[in-house]
Amino acid sequence: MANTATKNEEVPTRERILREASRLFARKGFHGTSTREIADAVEIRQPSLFHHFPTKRDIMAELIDIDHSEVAAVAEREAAAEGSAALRLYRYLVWDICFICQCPYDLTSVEGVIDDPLFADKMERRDALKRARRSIIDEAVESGEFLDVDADLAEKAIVWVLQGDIVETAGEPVPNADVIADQLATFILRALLKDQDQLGAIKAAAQSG
Amino acid sequence: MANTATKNEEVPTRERILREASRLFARKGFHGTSTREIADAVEIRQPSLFHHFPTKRDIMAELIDIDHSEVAAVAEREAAAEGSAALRLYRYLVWDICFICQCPYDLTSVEGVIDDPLFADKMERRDALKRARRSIIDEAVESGEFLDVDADLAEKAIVWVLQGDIVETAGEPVPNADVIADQLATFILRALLKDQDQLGAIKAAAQSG
DNA sequence: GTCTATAATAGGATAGAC
DNA sequence: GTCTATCCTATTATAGAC
Repeated sequence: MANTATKNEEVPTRERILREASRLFARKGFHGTSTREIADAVEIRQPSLFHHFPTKRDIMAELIDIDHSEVAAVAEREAAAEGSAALRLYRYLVWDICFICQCPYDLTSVEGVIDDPLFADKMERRDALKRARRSIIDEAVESGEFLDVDADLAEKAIVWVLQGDIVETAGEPVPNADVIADQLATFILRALLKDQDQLGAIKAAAQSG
Repeated sequence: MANTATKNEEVPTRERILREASRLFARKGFHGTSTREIADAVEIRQPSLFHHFPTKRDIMAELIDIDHSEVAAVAEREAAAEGSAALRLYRYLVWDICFICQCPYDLTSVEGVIDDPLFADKMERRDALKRARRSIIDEAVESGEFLDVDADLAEKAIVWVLQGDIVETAGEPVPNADVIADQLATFILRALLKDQDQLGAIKAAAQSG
C-alpha cells in the first residue's frame, strides 16, 4: 500500500493527496476507499488529511472539477467555432486525449461517481460538456461530412473511447500523448467519415491551426 | 428509492435482489450501496437479504459471474473457429452486444470492481475472455483483413465500446438488440477493415451461419 | 502542518421468534 | 422466508497538544 511515484521531488502534501486518492478511488471506488488508506499512501496520519480537505467528498469533488472544467471549455470553444465540423471534432478529440494522457491524476473513478447523488452538484458542468460535444457531431452529420449514422450512436462511441482512454492511462503521464491522441481520433473519424480520403486534409489543417 | 419495474409478475426474491442491487451498484458503486438500500428497493427488511446471499459480496460476485461466464465461452469458441477472423470478430461482437442489450441486470459496476482486491478471484475468467478476444483481433491484423493498426489499440477500442454499451443499456432490455448490435459492430469494423467493401460480405456470411 | 486520542455514527451480519 | 432486535466493527470527522 506504498505510494507509487509521488514521493520524490517537492510535491506538496495537498497535491500528493489528490494523486494518491485518485489512484485508490480508481482501484477500489470512492466509497470503497477509506481516509486511512489515503493517509497511508501519502504517508501521513488519517486526521491530517482534514487539514487539507474539509471532507473526503471534497477530494473527489476537486478531481471531478479538474476533469470537467478545462475539457468543457475546449469543447465549447470548438462547438462555437466556424469551419469543418469534422476538423473541429478532430481538434477537440486530440486535445482531450492529450489532456488525459498527461494528467497526473487517475480520473477513472470520475465517470463512476458522477451519477451518485452525493455529487449531484457536479452534473451540470458534465452535461454542458456533453451538449457541446454533441453539437459538433450533429453538425458533421448534417453537413454530410459524416456518414448518415445515428448521431446518438456516434456520440456514445466517442465518449466510450475517451472514457476507455482515461481508464487505460490511469494517471501515469505518457511521453507519446500526441501519438495516442492521433491514433484514437483517427480510429473514430475512420468509423464516421463518409470519405476517408478527407482524413489527410483534416490532419494537415489541424497541424497548421 | 422504490424499485423500478421488477415488482410485477412472479419474480422470485433472489432474482429481484440481483436486479435491484445491480442498479444500485451501477449508480452508487458497490461499496457506496448499503444492504439496507438494497433491501428497501426489493421491499424486504435488511436481514432478509442474508437468507438469499451469505454476504453482500456474494451478490456482486454472482453479477460478475453472469457477466463473464457466458461471454467468455462465446469468445473462446470464436477464437478456436476456422475462417475469416474479421467475420468471427463480427459474430462475437453481435452476440456480446445482444447479450448486453437483453440482460435484465445493470452490469455497469462489474468493470469498476473487477480490479478491487475483494474480487481478485474473479480476475482469471476476465483475463481468459480478454485473451480469446485478443487472439481473434491479432489474426485479423496478421491475415491482412484489418489495417496495420496497433492491435493493442484495436483491442482497447473494442472493449471500450462494449463497456460503454453496458453502461448505456443499464439493465433495461431493449427490443431492437440486433439493430444496436449490428450498428456497433459495424462502427468497429469500419474503423479497422482495410477494405470497407468487405462489410457486406461479412454481414451476409454472419446471417447464413 | 502533523500528531494522539476519541467522539459519533453507519453499516454488515447474527439470533431467534413467527 | 420474513420479521424485530441487536451486536460489533469500520469509518468519518473533531479536539486539542506540539
